[in-house]
Amino acid sequence: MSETKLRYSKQRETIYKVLKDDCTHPCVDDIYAKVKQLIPDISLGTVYRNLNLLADHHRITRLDIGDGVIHFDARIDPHYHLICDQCGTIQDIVCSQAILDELINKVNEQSEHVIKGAQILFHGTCSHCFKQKS
Amino acid sequence: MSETKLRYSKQRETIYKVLKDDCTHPCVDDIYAKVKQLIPDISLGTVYRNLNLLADHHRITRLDIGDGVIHFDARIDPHYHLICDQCGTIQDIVCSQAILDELINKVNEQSEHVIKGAQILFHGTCSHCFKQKS
DNA sequence: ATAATAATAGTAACCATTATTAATAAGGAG
DNA sequence: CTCCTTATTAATAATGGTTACTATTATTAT
Repeated sequence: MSETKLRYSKQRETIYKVLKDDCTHPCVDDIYAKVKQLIPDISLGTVYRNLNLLADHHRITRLDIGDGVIHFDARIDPHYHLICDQCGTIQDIVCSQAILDELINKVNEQSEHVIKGAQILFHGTCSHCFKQKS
Repeated sequence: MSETKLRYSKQRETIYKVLKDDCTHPCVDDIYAKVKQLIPDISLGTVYRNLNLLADHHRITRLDIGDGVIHFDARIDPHYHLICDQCGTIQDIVCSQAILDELINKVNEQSEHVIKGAQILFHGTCSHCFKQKS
């Protein structure tokens, strides 16, 4: 949305740093709690505004898994996610573009629509939980 | 959730009928507006409660496309959706299970996790809009 | 420094959804 | 059919995540 250049702010860079060091795909409240330890009087609205600004400027990505809150991810390279049915965590899924292109090509053959991309949310068991079961 | 048998109600069956005759994947407000023409004094809470009851009893399905509202669909057979980047409508995508299985198998080969299924939201141009462009 | 303006903290507003409550309707049992 | 229990309802208050507003402060170029 906002395409104006961002001016530096300690709050925004702290928010970005906290997110970059967190691989759990935290939601706003998680990030707010962590940033508050570094900047005790930061406002919740500042966290919301800056996460949205960072996402609009493609420095981070939004992740909606349908649980009623938006999650954020400092990884901006194309990747997908798995929600573990055992522990509920969100795990990164690396997946070659070729596999995705094949899916899209095949689905395009079966419909009149012109599909260009897909948003995929995998569900299953994460490696950590799977190892514990066996 | 609620696994008790549902008692008949005119409101619930009207809500179901309205949804079944609507292929636009309406949200609660859309459904509320249509049902209100048939039952003028129906309450918004009744629409919410019954859509959730119908979904819990697998007579309809919920659809979250990340636009801040929940959409509903009377189709309960496995299928996917496309959001048109031109007109914004949600279109049904029929797709053989084999294609999906192939995707999941290939992604499983590339990760330590055990993927069992996937929730896919396609984006592209719907057939109607694509024909108009050419 | 100064001026221009973006960013902030604090808080109120917003909006989709859920919960509460008192009244009503459904559907058995006697 | 009538009573009784319980689901359902309409109306509305409450909730929770998110965004908007406002006075003040911080950043950046001059």
